[in-house]
Amino acid sequence: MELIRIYECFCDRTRLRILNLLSTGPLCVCHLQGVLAEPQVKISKHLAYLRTRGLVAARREGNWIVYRLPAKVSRELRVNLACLQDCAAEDPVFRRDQARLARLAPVLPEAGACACPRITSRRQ
Amino acid sequence: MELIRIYECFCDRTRLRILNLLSTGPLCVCHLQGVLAEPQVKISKHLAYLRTRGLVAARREGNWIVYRLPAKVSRELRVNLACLQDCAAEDPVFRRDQARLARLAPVLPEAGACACPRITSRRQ
DNA sequence: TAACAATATACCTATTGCGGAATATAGTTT
DNA sequence: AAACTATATTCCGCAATAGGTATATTGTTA
Repeated sequence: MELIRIYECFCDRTRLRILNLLSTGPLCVCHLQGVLAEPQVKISKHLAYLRTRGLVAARREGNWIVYRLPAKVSRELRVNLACLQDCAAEDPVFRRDQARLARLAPVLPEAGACACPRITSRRQ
Repeated sequence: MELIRIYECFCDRTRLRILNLLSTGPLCVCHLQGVLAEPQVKISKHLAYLRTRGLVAARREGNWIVYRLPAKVSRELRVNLACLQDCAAEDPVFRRDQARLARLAPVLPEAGACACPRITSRRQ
């Protein structure tokens, strides 16, 4: 019953917002910070939560760490992520996040370096 | 973000099994006990959990209490229940539950009395 | 009304999750 | 090497959850 693990990951607002953003493509943590506007430690811990449960994958990119949805996902995860996207399309929170992301990162860090604006001031 | 409440309900194995069974139609608690083969208190508490969060509705029917999915559900709940059914169709646990239910209750308690076998011996 | 049957609730305990503050780690730049 | 930047981890306290035991509630039947 892998479903339980999926739904445990799904039942936190911050994690849902992260998954929604990652559905667009890979993102480094600073992008997530910029969009979510939550404390760094909070985001980092939720990313760790998702990582240990296989919902996201991470790779280092110099100073940054780029998170993405895993390349291969189970059928169960795939359909549930699709369902989440379906719901997200109508939810103001998710839509606002997507809009912020588009403004903040017109170019996503597909394979190269992270083009993050320095967000030191927003770090706390 | 009603989604959170839905996923909180979804992230327990017993609750998922209950929702899967109720997707077939209304059921009284003794049917659920017969199929799930879990202690009465456990089932009752999970039903209460689902009830207080609006995922199921209950009506008294003489000595029995019949649970069902609510008549009107939000779009979010509807698509997520559909997604759950999609996943359940391939999961051995859910399939076995459905098979047990079909054997135990060929006639569902649609509107009338609950045709429960006396399951006193199974009560613990 | 007394016994019974079906279900719910109260109480307890252990576990888990969440958030914050402080600190650690690992790369990079000077 | 030292300072810096980005991110992770540790430690803490608190709230929520899960499961069990015992008991209560509500309706039915004798």
